[in-house]
Formats: sequence, structure tokens, C-alpha cells
Amino acid sequence: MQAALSITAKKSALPTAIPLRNDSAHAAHTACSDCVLGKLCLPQLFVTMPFDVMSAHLNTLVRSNKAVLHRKDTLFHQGSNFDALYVVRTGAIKTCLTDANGDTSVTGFYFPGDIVGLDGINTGRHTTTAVALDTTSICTLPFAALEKVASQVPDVQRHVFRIMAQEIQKEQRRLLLLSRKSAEQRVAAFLLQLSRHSSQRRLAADSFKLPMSRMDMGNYLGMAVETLCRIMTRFERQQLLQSDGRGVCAVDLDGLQAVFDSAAE
Amino acid sequence: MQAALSITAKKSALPTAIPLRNDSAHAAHTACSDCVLGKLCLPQLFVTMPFDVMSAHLNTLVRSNKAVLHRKDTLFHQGSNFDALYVVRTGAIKTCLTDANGDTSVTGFYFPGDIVGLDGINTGRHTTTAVALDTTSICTLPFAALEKVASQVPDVQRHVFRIMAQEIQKEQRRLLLLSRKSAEQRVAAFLLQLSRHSSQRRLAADSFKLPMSRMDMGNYLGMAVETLCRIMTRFERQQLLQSDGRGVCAVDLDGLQAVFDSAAE
DNA sequence: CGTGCATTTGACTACGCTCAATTCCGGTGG
DNA sequence: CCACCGGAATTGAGCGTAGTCAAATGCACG
Repeated sequence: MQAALSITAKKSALPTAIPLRNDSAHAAHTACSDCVLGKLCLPQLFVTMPFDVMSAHLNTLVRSNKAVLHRKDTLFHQGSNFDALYVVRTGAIKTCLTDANGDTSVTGFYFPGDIVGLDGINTGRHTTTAVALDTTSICTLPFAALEKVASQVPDVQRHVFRIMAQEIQKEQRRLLLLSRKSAEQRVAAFLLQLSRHSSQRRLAADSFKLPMSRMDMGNYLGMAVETLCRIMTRFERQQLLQSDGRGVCAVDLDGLQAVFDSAAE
Repeated sequence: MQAALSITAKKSALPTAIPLRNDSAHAAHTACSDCVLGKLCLPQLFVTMPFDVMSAHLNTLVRSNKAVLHRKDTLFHQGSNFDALYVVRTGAIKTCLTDANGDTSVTGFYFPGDIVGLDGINTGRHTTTAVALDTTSICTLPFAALEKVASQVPDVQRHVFRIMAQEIQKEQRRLLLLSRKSAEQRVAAFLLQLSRHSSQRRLAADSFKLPMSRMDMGNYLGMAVETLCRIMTRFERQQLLQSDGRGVCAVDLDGLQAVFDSAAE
């Protein structure tokens, strides 16, 4: 599952997402970080585009750059009308899906740079509920506008395709994780994934926040809360991590990787 | 036990795998109206478009209308270059994903009208391997051409978005299934899904083929083959289904739905 | 008409769930 | 500022579902 990531990861892990070419490009870059999506969104959305082109489109697209959610605020509800995608700037979001039997499961966590709301594209209604796990600021991308730009600018179209395909791949990896790995391996994989995400954002790879509750985490990983807790404390006893509750979590990457790889067969 | 023959009866020993090129647009068009993408693909790809507009685009898109795969032939390999999407016309396809530890899981089954290969859009390489479960004919949609048409025709663009979003939703439902439902419920849900798919194609809702092996089925549902077998025989004892091995399977829809709903919490 | 793989069934085991009891922590009011 | 409350987190004990191992049977293909 990490092998598959390595390709996309490298792209966005470059020192600065896009190399600066000249003064004008630099100017565009400044404008962009000032008022629009900011650097965070670059890796996801506009990686291959020249800066000036990109920022021109950005200005067309972004409706708001300062929406702020507080803990437990919902960004959209399951069943509500879909009209925009959202880019997380800071904080964190979880998405939940409730089925006909009332069973609810956490379908994803979204961190700075991630795009939330793709699920609504199909039917025009959101199939999940998005909730802030923390104080979170987001950008809004009205989808109609995005579609329009996408049809005018092939690169944008392609990137929307890619972003969606990425989501599909993410889900596939998670499916493989849930269906074929032990609870211990799943937790290890989850922490490694957060670590990777953290280092992609130029933050420490071995120390990051766990903004979600244990319940959410367990639910996301398809196990009971108790099981998750036990595994976390076991990992702590084995010096694989040091956790401060919901606070920062420092991990032994190699150790966790070993856990993940072990018991392969 | 009876309808199955109509599909398998076509034993024409056609050469395989490598798509044939259509020289003339006219040929493509005719073939198209006949049954190429035919009605099967309409629901998925061109639902909202007038027929004449649609078929004009189809001519641009469809490279081959008669690629035939036999049992165990692969349509594409994990890691191979992505350059086209494929529409299943008849038969069935499974996609498999192998992770770094060599663990393989079946990520999906695709039936007539379904579109295979979306996973490759992100990186330009397929992340799964697609294998025919049966004699299967497919259409090839070169992705570059599709992108081009999509950027010229907003409706097409929107439909590609939708198809991808649909895939995301499908995976999400499966995730919920795997992480929160018992093995029994998962099997019931799987059979109900096949039933729905079958009736969508105007075929009997309560009787359909199971073209995949028990192993594939179990793998797909995240359980051991033995578990799957036991559940199948249990269902049979309970008159919830009548199975002819890999052949046709007749099911009691209400009964299965009851199993699925039961044990809600 | 065998050979080899897929399927089925059985016996046993274990991983992870449930139920239950504390403990921890953040928020709230006195 | 402290005591209190409620939910989250942790820990423990026992059980059940589904996995593993093993053997028997069925089935397709040469």
C-alpha cells in the first residue's frame, strides 16, 4: 500500500511544489498564497500548471478563503445538496456515512491540502457528513465553476480526474487494509499514513497530532474502540510510539513498518 | 439454470486480447448502433445526451468494438501503462490489487455496462490487474480521446466525473460493508447487489450467474473461502438460495434482505 | 480415466467483540 | 479555585465469530 503511494508522494514532496522560474512567476506565487488557495492546495490541484495560468484560474474559482469551522461543526450533511468541493487549509475534517440500518462509519480523515466532498458529484447530493475535528479553515470551490474552467483548460480537467482517481485508489488501499490485515497491522498502517501525510506537509515525519477521538479512529479502522486502545497501549509498551492522548504522537517509523510487514503470511 | 446458456453458447474461437482497429468511421458507427457500446453503456456514460450527439462522439471514442477475452485472460496488469478505459459488453471481469507484502485482494467485479480501468487515471499506470472470469467482450475507450471530447462537450465531462464519483461511492459502501457487517450480512449484501445489477440489465432479479470462484468471492468480501462456503450452504439449507456451483444462483430476495437487516446492532 | 485444482465439511483455535468496571480529563457551576 | 459531572479512554474477563489446519469430495481438463 505504500509502494503505490510513492509515486504521488514524491511529486508533492518536492521542496517547493513547483519550481519558480522567473520574477513574474514569483509574483503569481505570492498573490496565490496571499489571497487564494495558498500553497497547501498546489500539490493536489495544480501541480503541473505554470504559476501564472494557475493563479488566474484560482481567482475565478475560489469563492471564499476564510471559512472557519470549530470543533464538531459540520461542513455538509449527508443528503444535502452538493454544489462545491472544499479544500482543507488548516485543521482536520472527518467524513461519516450512515447506512439504512443506522450504522455509521467514518469514511475518511482530511488534512491540510486534502479535498473534501467528491462523493457528491455523482448524485448532486452529499452521501457523507463532514465534521470538523478541530478548529479548521477551508476553501470553497464551487463545482459549477470548476467544471467550467475544467472544460476550458485541459490541465485542470485532467487534474480533477486525477484527484478523483486518487480518491479511488485511497479507498482501494483502505479496502485491502480492512479486509486482509490484522487489527494491529491496520493501526500501524494508519499511523504510518499520518506520518507520511505529515512529512508531505514538511512537518516532522515522526511526530504529529491525532485530532480524532479513539472512537473515530477505531471506527475508521473497522475495530472496536477497546481493541484500538489495547493496541495503542501495547505499541507504547513496545516503544513504538509515545502518545499524549489526543495530543501529539511520536512514532518509531521503522518499528511500525516492521509490525505492518510482519505476519504477512 | 436455463438462462445461463445463452451467453456461454457463443463458442466462437476468436483471437484474443489485442484490440482490433476500426478503419472506417462508418463501420464504427454501424457497429455502435448495433450493440457496440450499445444500450448497455448508455446508462453509464451518455444518459443525458441526445442520441445523435452521442453517437457522433462515440465514433470518435471507440477504438475497438470486438475485443474478446477468454477465461483468465488479463485485460491489463497492475503497473502497466494506462491509456484507455474499458466497457464490459458481455461476460465479467475482476480486478485484483497486490500490495507490497504480496497480499492480493479482489477489488471489484465488473459486469456488462460497467467501466473498468479508472484506477489508472491518477498515475498513468494501472494499480490493479483486470482478469476475465468468463468469455468476455469489451469496448476500448482511449483515454486521451475521451479527455478531448470531455473538454469539448460539457455533458461528457460531467459524465466522466459522475462515473468516477460513482466508483468512489461504490467503494465507500463496500468499506462500510466490510468494516461493520458480519460475514453473513456481507454475503447477503453481495447477492442482493448482484441481483440488483441483474435486474438493471432487464434480467431476472432472482436468478443470475456467479461467474467468479468461491475464492474470489470470499476474498472480495474479506473472509476465508471456508467461511464463505459454510454461509452459502447455510443459506441453501434455509432456502435463501439455490446454487449450482459457479452456475446460476436463484435467491430469495426478501429473505436475504432480512438477513442483511437483521442483527442491525 | 486419471491428475490437479476448487469446493465442501469438520475440528480446533484465536483474534477481536461485548459487557462491565475504573480511571482520566475537560467543562461547568458553586 | 475546587468539586462535581459526563463523556472519553483504558483495562479486565469471558465469549463468539470467523480463521486455520486438515481431510474428503467434486469437478474440469487433458
